[in-house]
Amino acid sequence: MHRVSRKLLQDFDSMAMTADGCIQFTRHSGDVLLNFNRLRSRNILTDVAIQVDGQHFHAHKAILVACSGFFYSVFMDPKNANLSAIDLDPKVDAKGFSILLDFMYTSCLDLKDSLVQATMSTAIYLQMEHVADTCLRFIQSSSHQIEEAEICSSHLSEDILALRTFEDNEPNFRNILPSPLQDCKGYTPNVFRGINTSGSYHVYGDSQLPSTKLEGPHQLSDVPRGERCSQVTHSDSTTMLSHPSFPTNITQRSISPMEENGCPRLSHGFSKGVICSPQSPLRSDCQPNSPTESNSSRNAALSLRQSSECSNDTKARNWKKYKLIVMNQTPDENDKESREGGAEATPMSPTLSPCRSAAAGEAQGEEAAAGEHREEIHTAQSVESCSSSTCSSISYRRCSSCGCDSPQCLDIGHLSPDSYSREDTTKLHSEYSSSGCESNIYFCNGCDCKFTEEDSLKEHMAQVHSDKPYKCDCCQAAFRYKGNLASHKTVHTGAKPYHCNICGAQFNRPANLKTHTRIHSGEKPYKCETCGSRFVQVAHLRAHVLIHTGEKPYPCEICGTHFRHLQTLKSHMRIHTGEKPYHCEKCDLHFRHKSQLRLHLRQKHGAVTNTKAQYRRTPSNILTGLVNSC
DNA sequence: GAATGCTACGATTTTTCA
DNA sequence: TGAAAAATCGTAGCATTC
Repeated sequence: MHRVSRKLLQDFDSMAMTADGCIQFTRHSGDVLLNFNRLRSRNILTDVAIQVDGQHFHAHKAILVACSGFFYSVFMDPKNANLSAIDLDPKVDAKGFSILLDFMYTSCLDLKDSLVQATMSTAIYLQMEHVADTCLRFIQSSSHQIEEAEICSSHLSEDILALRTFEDNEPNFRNILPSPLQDCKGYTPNVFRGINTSGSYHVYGDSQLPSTKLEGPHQLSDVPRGERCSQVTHSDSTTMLSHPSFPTNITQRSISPMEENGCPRLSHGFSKGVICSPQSPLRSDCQPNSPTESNSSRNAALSLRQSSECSNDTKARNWKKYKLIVMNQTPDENDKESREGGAEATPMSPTLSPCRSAAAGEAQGEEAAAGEHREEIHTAQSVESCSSSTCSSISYRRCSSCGCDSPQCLDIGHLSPDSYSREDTTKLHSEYSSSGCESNIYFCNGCDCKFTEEDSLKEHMAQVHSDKPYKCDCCQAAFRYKGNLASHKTVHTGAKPYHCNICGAQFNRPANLKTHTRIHSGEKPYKCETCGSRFVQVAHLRAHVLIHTGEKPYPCEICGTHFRHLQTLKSHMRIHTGEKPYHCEKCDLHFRHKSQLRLHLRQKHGAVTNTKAQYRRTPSNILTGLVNSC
């Protein structure tokens, strides 16, 4: 890699260099999807209306086609080129569809206990097999829902198992399945009959929701596994495949026109939980594979609900979105944030770190076991049921600090500092220690010191491991770094040694002067990628972006009105409080807003206002000031 | 230890709209 | 005309780099 290229990548950490030297923007795809979702939320460029059980949804065909085999089949049909509205089968659950539509645009599947059944059924209906598979695992992991999900899951799991078994027995199974592009003309599933090419597209008739009991020979689960395999025959003529996710028989050629030397160019990236289906986008060359779950979501069944309960801190959420949109945060930052507020924010997640530590000290060799397994298992609260040799050994879970074998000790006592502050860690461990840990010793998590008294540990922590050891003599403000204390002291002195050469403004630090000089130079380094507006400070851009995202994160607790800016909310609150802080001394009138008072002074009293801000903002005023000063 | 960059926040002003 | 929305500017804490 050339030095320039390396420097470029260092400067723009959203890029990566591929083997052929191509610069890859690693977060481009995510940003595009996010922007699509924003467009959907504002109903911009949406080209299809979907009616589900009386509810209407707007979406982009491209997204639907990319995510759903059902929509792929619909919209790739040349006869439906002008289709702008579609009615789904009335049996389709609107809430389930809404969840899946959100998933298409966000990659986040918001599974809820009460809706997981409907979501899974709808996912199968829409031929989103990967989602259906995830729903199934969600149901299976939710013990309290096992019974009610039993019927459907048995059908689906059997089908999946059967197909997986078939895959094992038939190595060319994937090759048998044709590309959806191979013959779109010949495929017109009768589930789509009732097409109104003028606009409305009804899907009804013999479509069968998979959650319902299917009857007849078409149901895969009703056929012995050996016979099921025989239903998919590799021939050079046609293949018949029937499955609950496909309400009707589908006829198609088995030889793909995309074949090269007899082997279709099929993606093998998706091999888990697939209900192979003709016309499925999974088999498309021009269409991405169904988005398999990321590593972080492998415990989706456990974490999805948590992810839906991400941080309620609106401002933090806005900032995350902003960074995603504008700042292109790094994957590491994403991971960090997902740990902080996302699905992996569970306190159990960081146990991976102490587990590693323990294994290194007392179970050499075991650490080399599959890290992927640990990521799946040890980040969840299912360590007890783990069957891996890595963690079935008690030594793996032995606490390296105190020798306690209790998993609770590891869980609460020696968590990674990433998840708990040192104080929290010490407190938690000390609590456990005092409640039965084998060694009744209070450990300092910041060093190797041990104490027999909790108070001694606290005193030690305050003296040695204080996060902010530097305190201001005047105001007792504490700082972590000595330099910051020095900077702070210059602010209580009020010294502003840095002067603007143009307007004479004074500042207490060079950085603030530098920011100020942008006013004069016209430099606005922060650009809104949506509208092109530029700003002097990134904070200004941050506030501006809210216009495009449509977010109004500041709600009035009294009337419920939401505002985009905190200052607007504060100003609004004066309506409820009756506060009118701006007073005209000449006529004893009070005004709620300063702009009202200024307008009043100008109109009634002929006042000429030339505030400091106006002076700064107007170039002519600046020039006038310079001339006057000279 | 100084310099620097990033960031959050407050305050102010102007513009827009009902 | 009042309220809301948006833009503008300054201040200072925090963390890192030089």
